[in-house]
Amino acid sequence: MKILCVAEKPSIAKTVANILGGGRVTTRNTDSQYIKNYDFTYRFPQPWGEADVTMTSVVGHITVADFTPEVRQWHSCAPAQLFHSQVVVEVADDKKGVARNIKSESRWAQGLMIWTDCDREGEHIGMEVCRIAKEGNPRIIVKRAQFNNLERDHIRWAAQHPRQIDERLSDAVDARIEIDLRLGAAFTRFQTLSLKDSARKLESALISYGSCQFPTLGFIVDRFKRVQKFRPEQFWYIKVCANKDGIDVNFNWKRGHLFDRMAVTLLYERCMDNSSGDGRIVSVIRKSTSKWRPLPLTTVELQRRGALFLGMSSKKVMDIAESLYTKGFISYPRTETDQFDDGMDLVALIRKQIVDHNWGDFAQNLVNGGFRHPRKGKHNDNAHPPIHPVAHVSPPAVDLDHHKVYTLIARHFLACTSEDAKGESTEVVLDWVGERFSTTGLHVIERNYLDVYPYDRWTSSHPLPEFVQGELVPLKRAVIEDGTTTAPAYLTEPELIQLMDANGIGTDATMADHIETILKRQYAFKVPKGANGRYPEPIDIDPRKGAGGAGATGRGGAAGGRGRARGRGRGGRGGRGGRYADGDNGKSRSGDGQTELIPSTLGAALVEGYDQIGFDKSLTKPFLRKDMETMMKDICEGRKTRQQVVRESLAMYEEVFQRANVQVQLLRQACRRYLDR
DNA sequence: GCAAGGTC
Repeated sequence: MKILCVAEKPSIAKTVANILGGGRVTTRNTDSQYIKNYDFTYRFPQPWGEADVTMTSVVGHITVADFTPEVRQWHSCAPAQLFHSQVVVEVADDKKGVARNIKSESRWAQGLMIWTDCDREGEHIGMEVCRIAKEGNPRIIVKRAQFNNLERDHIRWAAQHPRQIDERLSDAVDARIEIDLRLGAAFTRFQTLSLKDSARKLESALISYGSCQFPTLGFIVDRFKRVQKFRPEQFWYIKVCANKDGIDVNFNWKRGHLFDRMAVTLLYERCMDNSSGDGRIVSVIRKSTSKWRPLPLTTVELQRRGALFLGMSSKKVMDIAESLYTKGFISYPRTETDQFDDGMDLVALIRKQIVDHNWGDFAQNLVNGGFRHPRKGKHNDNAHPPIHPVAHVSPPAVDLDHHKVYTLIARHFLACTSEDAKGESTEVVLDWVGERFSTTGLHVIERNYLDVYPYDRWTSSHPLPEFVQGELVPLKRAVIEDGTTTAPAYLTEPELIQLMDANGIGTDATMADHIETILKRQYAFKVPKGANGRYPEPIDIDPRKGAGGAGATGRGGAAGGRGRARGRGRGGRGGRGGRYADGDNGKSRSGDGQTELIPSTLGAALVEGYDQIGFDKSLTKPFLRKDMETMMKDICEGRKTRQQVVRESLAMYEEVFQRANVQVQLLRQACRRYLDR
C-alpha cells in the first residue's frame, strides 16, 4: 500500500512529514529545486491502513488559464471577442517539474491525500493535483486532509479524519479565473488600442485594466478629488481658561465650533452679560481606562503597520516578510487569522526572544509570569496562525531593513502576549452661565505592553488640579476664537490598504502587488507627505516634467486650504481618513519617509472617462470584487453552477464593454483634456 | 504587450 500526500507549499510538506513520520523520514530530491519528497510509513484509518507514504508538495497553482494561440496576438481579433473565445488550461511553464513529480509519484500509489490549505484557492490547487495524479494513475483514490494549523495533535487528527475534496470550491475559483482573464484582457486591449492616438504620451503605453487595479486607482482618485474640491470654511467657538492651584486649564466648548459667527457672538455675549467671573464644576468623572494591546498580526496589518511605522512600501514589507519566512525566522506571512489557537505553546516562542538585547528582558518577564493569552480577533482563515517570530535573529545575520520588519513582528508578538496598558482618565465638566465646557486628563499607571511596543503612544497629560464637583473656579479668560477647516490629506498607503481590505479588493497576499501595478503603469504616484493642497492637478505622466518627484507640484494655485487652521481648527468637513481602531490617529511619526498617493493625469483621465460613460456601477468602483465574492459563494454553497455564474457575469460585463466601446470618445476626450496640455 | 491568485 502506497499513499501520496501533497501539500500546497514545501514548508507544509516538510512539517507534516516530520509529524506523521515520527522522526523516521527519508528525503528525496526532485526535478524542481524547491520540492522534496519525504518517505515514511504511517497507519491511516481503514480502508488504507498501514502504508508507505510519500509526502510532497506543489508550489501554489500548477496550471494557468490563457487564450488559444490564435487570439493571443493583439490584432488577431476584436477585443470583445475575448469574452467568447476559447480558454485553455495548461501546466504553467515553470511548473512542469512539479507536475512531473506528482504524475510519477502517483503511478504506484493506491491513494492520494490532498494537504493543501483549507480555503477556496487551496481546494482548487487540490483539484489541480488530483487531475494530474489521475493522468499518472486513473484509479487512484482521492481524499483530503482538513487542517487549520500545524500543531502536532491537530495534524495527526487530520490524517485520521480525511474528507472528500469539495469540487464546488474549486469550481468557484475556476469561475474567478475565467472572468478575471476575459475581463482583464478585453479591457486592457480595448483601452490600450483606442487611447493610443488620443495623446502623444499614450502612443506606446500599456493601459492595463483589472478588477483589482482599477478600484485601487479609484480610491486614490476619489480622495484626490475630495482634496481638490475642498474649500476651507471659517468657524468660531468659545474658549475658557480656568485657574486653580496656580494651574491654568483650558476647557473646550461642548458645542465644538459653529460656522455661524453671529450665533457664537450672541451666546458669548449672553454669558458675558450674566457672568460673575466664575465657572461651576458640574462633574468630575474619574474612570480607570486602558489601552488595549494589539490583536495578533495578520498580513494586512503587517503591511499597514509596516507602511505606517517603518515608512516602507507595503510591497517591500511583504517581500522582506517573505524572505524572513523562507529563512525560518518568522511564521508564514500570508494569513488572515488574528487569533492564536488555544493549543499553541506561545511561551516557548517568547522564550526564544529572551536573548535579544532590546526586548529580551521584556520577554523574560513574560516567561516569569507576565504572560497573558492574546486577545482574539474575529478572523480565522483556517489555514495559518497569526504572524509571529519562530526563531531569534539580529544583525548582522540580516540587513537593516530585514531587521526593522523582524523587530516589528517580534515586538508585536510580545505586545500581544502581555498586559494592556492601564491608566486613569478624568473628565471635568464646567458650566459657565448655561454653556458647558469640558477638559480631560490622562494618567498612565502601568505601561505594560507599551514598553515593548514603542510604535503606540499613550502618555499622561499635564496633571489636572483637584477639581471638586460643585465648586466655583475663577475664569482667567473667556474669549471667542476662530479657526478654519483644513483639507483632508491625500491617501496614504496604510489607508489605501485598509480601504482595499474593507472593500475586498485583492487578498492579503496581493494587495501590495496591485498598488505596485498602478504605480508601475503610471496611473498614480507617490509624493512626499504633507503637500496638502499643493497638487491642484494630477501629476503629469510625462517623465520629462519630473513626474513623481518632489518638484512636480503641478501648476501653483491653492485649491486646498488657504493658510493653516488656527486655534483648534481641525477636522471640519474633510475628514482625515478616519481613526484607527487602536486609537492611532494616523499621523506619521517614525515614518518620516511617509508618502501620499496622488493620481497621474492618465489615472485621473481614466477614472473620469469611465465615470462619464455613466454606469451605475463604474468600473473604477469596488463593486466588481464584491459581485465576484457573491458569485463565488453562490457556487460554493450550491445555489448556482459554475457555468451559470460565468455566463451571467460575462454577459453583464460584455454589456458594460459594449457601452464603453460605443462611448469611447468620452474616454478619449478625458485623456486629451488631461494629457495634452 | 492583457488579469488575479497561489508560492519561491
